[in-house]
Amino acid sequence: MPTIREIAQLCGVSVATVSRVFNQPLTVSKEKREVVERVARELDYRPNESARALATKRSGLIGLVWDTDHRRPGWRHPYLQELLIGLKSALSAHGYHLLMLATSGSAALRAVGASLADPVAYVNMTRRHHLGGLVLIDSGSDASAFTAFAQSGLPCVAVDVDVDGPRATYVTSDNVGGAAMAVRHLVGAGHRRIATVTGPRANRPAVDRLDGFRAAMAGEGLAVPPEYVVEGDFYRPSGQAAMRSLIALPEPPTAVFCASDEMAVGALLAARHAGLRVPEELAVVGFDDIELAALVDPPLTTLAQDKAGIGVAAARAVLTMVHGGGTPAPAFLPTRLVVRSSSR
Amino acid sequence: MPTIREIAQLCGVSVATVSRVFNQPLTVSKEKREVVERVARELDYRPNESARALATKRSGLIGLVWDTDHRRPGWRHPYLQELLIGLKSALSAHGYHLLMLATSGSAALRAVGASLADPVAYVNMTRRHHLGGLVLIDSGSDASAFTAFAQSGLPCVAVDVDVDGPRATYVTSDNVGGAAMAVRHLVGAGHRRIATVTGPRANRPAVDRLDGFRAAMAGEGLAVPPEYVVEGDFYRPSGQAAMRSLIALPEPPTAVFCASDEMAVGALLAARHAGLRVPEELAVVGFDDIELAALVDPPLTTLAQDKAGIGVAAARAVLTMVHGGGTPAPAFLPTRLVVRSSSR
DNA sequence: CTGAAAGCGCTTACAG
DNA sequence: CTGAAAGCGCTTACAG
Repeated sequence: MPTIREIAQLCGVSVATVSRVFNQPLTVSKEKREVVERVARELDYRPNESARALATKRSGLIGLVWDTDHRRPGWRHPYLQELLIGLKSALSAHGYHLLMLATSGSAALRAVGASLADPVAYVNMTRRHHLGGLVLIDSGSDASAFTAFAQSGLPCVAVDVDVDGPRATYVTSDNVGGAAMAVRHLVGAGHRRIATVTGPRANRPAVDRLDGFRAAMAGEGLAVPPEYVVEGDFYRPSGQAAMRSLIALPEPPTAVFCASDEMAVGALLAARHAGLRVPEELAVVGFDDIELAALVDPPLTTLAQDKAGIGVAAARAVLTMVHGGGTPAPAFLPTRLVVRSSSR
Repeated sequence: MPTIREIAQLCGVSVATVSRVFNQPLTVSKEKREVVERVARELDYRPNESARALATKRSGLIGLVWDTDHRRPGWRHPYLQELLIGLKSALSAHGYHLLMLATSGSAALRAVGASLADPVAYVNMTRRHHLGGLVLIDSGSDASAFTAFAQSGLPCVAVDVDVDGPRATYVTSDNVGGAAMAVRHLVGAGHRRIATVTGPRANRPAVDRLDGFRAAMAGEGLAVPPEYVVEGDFYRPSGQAAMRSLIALPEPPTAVFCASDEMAVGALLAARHAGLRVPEELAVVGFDDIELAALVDPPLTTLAQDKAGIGVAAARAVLTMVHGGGTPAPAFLPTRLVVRSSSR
C-alpha cells in the first residue's frame, strides 16, 4: 500500500500538503490539489487507519457491547438481526464500522483482572481503540452494568435499557403507547376482563408495558384485579405457565395482553391444552411481531416494534454525540398494531 | 490513560524495557519486570492499540463481511445470531474482536469508487485497519464476490460458500451426509417415492444436499424421476409452490426432503391446503432446525446444523491462519437428525 | 539484560 | 498557500 510519503515525492510536494488534500482540501491550491488527487487515485492510495487514529485520537469505529456466552446461555434477543441491520446500515452511511467487542468474560481479559460484563474492561477497550462511542445491547442480565458505562463520560447509547449519564442516552419502543393500543383494541372488540402477562420487574420495557396497560385500562374505566397481572420472563414457558394460572382463576379473563410474542405463544399453547378456542373464548395479544407471530395457529395479533428503526436511531444517537452534537434525548419509537386472528 | 513513557519514568527504566515486559517478559530481569508490572497495574495501564497496530502492522481485529442493505432486502440468514455467538465467543477467547465492516454500498464508500459488495473495498479496509483476516458470510448474492477476496492472499474463511485461494478456506455443514440421513430416515419409515425441493443451483449447500439426496436414493436402489426434483430458493413461498406442483403430479411422492426448513414449512402449508394429512399421507423433512421447526403444526423433522459450531470453526480457521498455522482444509460439520411429527 | 534511536504513517500547530 | 518539524504511543533491531 502506498503511503503519504510516496505520494508527496511523486507530486513534488510535502507530506503535509498531501495530508491536507484529504483533510482540509480547501486550504490547498487548486493545482496541487488536483495533482495529488490524481496521483492518489492512480496509486489507489488509502490512509492507514492506525496511523490516523494515533495522530487524531479518533477512529472510524463504534463499539458494540453484546455479551453472549455466559450466565444466560439460552437467552435470545428477539430481534438482534434486524437491529444489527439498522445499526450497521446507518453507521455505514456515515463511513463508520461496528466493532463487536470481545466479551469481557473471556479468559484473556479475565487474566488482566476484568470480571464478567465488567464495564471497566469495555471502557478501557473504547479508549485503547479510540472508539467514537458505544452501543449497548442488553443480553438479559447486564442492565445494571450499563449504568457504569453511562457514567464513564464516553458517548453511549443503550437499546431497551434506560441509562443516565453525561453523554448517555437510550432508544426503545413507545412501550407505554403500544400497551395502550393493545388494551383499546381488546376493549373495542368487546372485552372487559383483560389480564396481562408482564416481563421481569427489573426490565424497563416490561415496566413501561405494564404502566401503559394499567393507564389504558383505567382510561377505559376497567378494573385490573391483582390476580390479572402475572409476571413472566419474556420466554415462552413463563407465558404458558402464566396463562395456565389465569385460566384456573374463578373468574378467568376473556383476553390477555402478553408483553412479548414468545409469552403470547406460550399463552396460545396453554389455551389449546385447556381446550379454549382462540379468539372465541380467549383473545391473545403479543408484543414484538417476531417472525413466528404470523406463523402460529392462530396467527398472533401483536404490537410490531420498528426493529431496524431502533438500530438506525441508536446509530444516529451515537453519531450525534461523536460529532459533538450534544446528548440526544431518549428516543421512543412508535409501535404498530398488527391485527391477526388471535383476537377480535 | 497512562502511556509507556510514564511507566518507564516511574520505574526508572527505558520505554524499551517496559515494552518488553509486555511482549517478551522473559527477556527482562525478574526485578525490573516485577516493578514494571506492579506500577502498570497500579496505574491500570493499557497499551494504545492504534500505536501498537501502527508499529507491528497487526491489530487484534478480525473483519466480518456481511452485506445487509441492498438488492435482497428480504433476505434473512437462517441462523445469523447463533453463528455470531459462536464466532464472537471463540474469537474473544483469544482476545480478538470482530469488526463488522461498513457495507461497501454506502454512499461514503461509493464516493471513493467502490461498487456494491466490491471485494476491493473490503480488502482495502482489511489492510488499512491491519485486520488479521476476514470472515465472509453470504448474504444471498455475494458468493461470486467472495472468490475475489479469496484470491487477495489475505486470510479469509467463508461460511457456506466454497472459496479457493492461497489463504482461503470455508466452513459448512456436512450437507451431503445430512441429506443422506434424511433419505435413509424416510426409507426406513417405508417411503419409496421420495421427492426433493432444492435450493438455488448456484448455492454450494444446495448442490451438496441434492448430491447427497441422489447418492442415498441410489444407494437404497430407488429411482428419482426428474419431476421429483424441484428447485426452490430456500424461502417459504418457493417451498409451497414446489410442493403444490409435486402434489399435482400423476404419481405424487409420499415424502419430500426440503433443503431448508423455511421451504419445508411452505410444503406443510401446501399439504394442508391440498387436504393432505402430514405425516400420514405426506412425510416432510427439512434442513437447518430453525426455531420455527419445533413450533409449526405438525412439528418438523429436520437436520439440525451446528450453528454456533460453524461460527466457532470459522473463528478457529482464521486464527490458525493469522498465527501462521497454514491454511486449514475446509470444515464440514456434522448435522443431526431431529425426528419430530412431520415424518414417520 | 538494557538503553538510545529509528521507525510505523499520519496530523497539525508554527513559521514563512 | 506551503513546508519543516514535532508529536501521537508503541516496537524492535542494534550496540553495549
